[in-house]
Amino acid sequence: MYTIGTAAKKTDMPTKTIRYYADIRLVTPVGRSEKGYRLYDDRALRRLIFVRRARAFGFSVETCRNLLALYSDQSRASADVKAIALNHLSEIDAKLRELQTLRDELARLANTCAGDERADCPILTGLAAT
Amino acid sequence: MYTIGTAAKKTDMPTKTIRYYADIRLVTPVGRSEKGYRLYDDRALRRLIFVRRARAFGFSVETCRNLLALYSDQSRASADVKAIALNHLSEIDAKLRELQTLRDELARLANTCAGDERADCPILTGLAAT
DNA sequence: ATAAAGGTTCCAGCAACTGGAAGGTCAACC
DNA sequence: GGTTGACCTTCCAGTTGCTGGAACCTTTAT
Repeated sequence: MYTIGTAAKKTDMPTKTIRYYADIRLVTPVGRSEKGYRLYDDRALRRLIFVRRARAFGFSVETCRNLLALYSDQSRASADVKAIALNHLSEIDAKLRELQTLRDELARLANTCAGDERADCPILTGLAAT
Repeated sequence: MYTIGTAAKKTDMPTKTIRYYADIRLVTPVGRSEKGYRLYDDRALRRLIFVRRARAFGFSVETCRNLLALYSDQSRASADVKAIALNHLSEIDAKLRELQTLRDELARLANTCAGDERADCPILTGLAAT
């Protein structure tokens, strides 16, 4: 059994985050010590790491909750997990396309600007244009 | 002089947003009517549209404030504007790379999963792996 | 006269934490 | 045994950029 600081070290997460996950009942400690300290075991740590990685993949906390449920459900169908993953993938793809378009437009705008001491600036006029 | 609703229509922004920008002193109305209604003129509308477009490019509200200052500063150097734009561009590029990496990893993970009724799921084990 | 549409302020909430204050606990050192 | 410092607790506020809603006033149209 580990207190929150040890759990933090072992999972490489801030204690604040672990406490937050306990608050929102995403990953709850397995119990409390006599004096009220949160206690985690290795299984709980695995769940924390699972969430950390899923979050790093950009899954929302609520989606993490679903993934976590599937993670500990031995009778799950892998299709359910895959559906979540593919759905998230398409969201990422959409965001990528959007960001790429933005990037290109901004690059084009920046390119047209001399970038000297003169006041004339196509970036500003470009932003002002309707 | 336009009240906020008219300004909203002309700039294609929600009144809430315009009011918010007034609150944070980003784009302030040129004055108030006798009864306290915010009043905007064409110059103010141009500033609102400027901000709307800069926000669409992903500039933060604080950066918009700087851009706006440069926008109305006739003695600005275009280099200053370009520096902000290029800086933002490199941030977008960084985010793009990050997102692309993420996307590829997630795609790889999803690809290895059969997606049938069996419980065996490489996505979950991939997320659990340290 | 009244109802609809538009304006005002202020307060709460979203996501996912993060920082800080006030206070209890525990281990070590002198 | 006292004290320091590290660690734990709870609770409250702040972050970003709005958005929704309540309670209330004004303007416009019927």
